[in-house]
Amino acid sequence: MSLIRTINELVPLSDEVRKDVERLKEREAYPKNTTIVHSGDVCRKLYFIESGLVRTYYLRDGRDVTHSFRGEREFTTVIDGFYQQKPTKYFIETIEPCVISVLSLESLNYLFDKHKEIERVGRLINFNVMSEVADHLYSLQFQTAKDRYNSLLSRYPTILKRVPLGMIASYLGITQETLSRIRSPHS
Amino acid sequence: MSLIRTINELVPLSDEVRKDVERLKEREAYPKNTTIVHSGDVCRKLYFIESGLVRTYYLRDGRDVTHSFRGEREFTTVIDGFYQQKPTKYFIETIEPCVISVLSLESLNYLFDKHKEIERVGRLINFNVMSEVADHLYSLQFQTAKDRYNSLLSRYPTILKRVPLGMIASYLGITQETLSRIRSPHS
DNA sequence: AGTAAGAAATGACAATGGTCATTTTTATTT
DNA sequence: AAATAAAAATGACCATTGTCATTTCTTACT
Repeated sequence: MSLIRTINELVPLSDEVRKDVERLKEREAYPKNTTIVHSGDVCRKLYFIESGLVRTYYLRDGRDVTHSFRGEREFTTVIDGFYQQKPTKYFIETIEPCVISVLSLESLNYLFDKHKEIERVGRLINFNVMSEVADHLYSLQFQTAKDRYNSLLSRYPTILKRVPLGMIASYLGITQETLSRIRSPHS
Repeated sequence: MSLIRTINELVPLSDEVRKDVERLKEREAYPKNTTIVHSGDVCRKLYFIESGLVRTYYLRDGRDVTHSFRGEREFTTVIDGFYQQKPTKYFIETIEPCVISVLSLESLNYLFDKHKEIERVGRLINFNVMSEVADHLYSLQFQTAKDRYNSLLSRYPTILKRVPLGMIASYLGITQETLSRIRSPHS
């Protein structure tokens, strides 16, 4: 229901469309620390997180670097290979137990073809994802690590209690030690 | 014609839609080094570059930092305020004389409402922009400056002849001096 | 509650990349 | 073609951040 409700906030849906989405959507549950997409996989699913927290990361010579966090009522998938159906560079893992609604690419394409409203939903979701990524890029290009840390906190106020610092540090583009220093009261 | 042709490659258009787009599109020409969007402006236009080269940048305590380059057959607008119609943080300037096709947000919204095909075009363009930005973010997060430099060159092979190094360096997230050292044969 | 394991903080040192100044190269104008 | 201006390269020095090692703090488990 929450997926429908979220979509409905973007574009009001007729009953017919709503039923079609409901019919095609699947539901998955994962325990904590489960890798749901592996680097090299061709990911065929768009994930909508009903509850829990998920992290996308990249392995750069042995170290993992966080690409993004996604929580309740947010979408996620592999940004570099979902629509094109090519192997991704990223991993996606749960950081907390998750309940996730899933739409396959085939279902999506069917919905896009059939319903103009869903075409619009797709446009708006793509736009929102683009804005997310653009904000992240902006913060990496133009802000200091400390500013980025504060931005992250205001976007996800609970993140400190949910995620170890190292994952946050790599998201910010710094090491855990530097983040630790930024956080310390002496500056 | 080039705008229509580019759109038509994304989604084949009926004559009716084609005429509608043609009717609403405007054409602008700018000389070199013209600022077409200022930071603080509310930008009401989507630009399609027919010929020339354009740069988006951000002023960070007095220094300008390149956010992106866009050339022939590419779209550009302010990524942070076009759809929401809020003041942008960015500047857009021509680096070469440009001929640009323009669609206003009102025209776009009209086209989105009226034609399902254009809704799809919007979805696909948003996706393409998202992919661009995601690639850029990826390169900043996960690649070395040298790798980023090489990626940029393979994407825009002619860029070195068209843009001063300083603008490229800031795009890569380094200073002009460091870029100069990266380029030198000794490493 | 006590212990062990994991996470975070801190210190010392090194390396990378930035800043500023200067020189060399390339492009532009008359 | 010479003169001037702009861009790029180079060198010396410094600051910021990373690395590695160690200590302190927090959390989970029996």
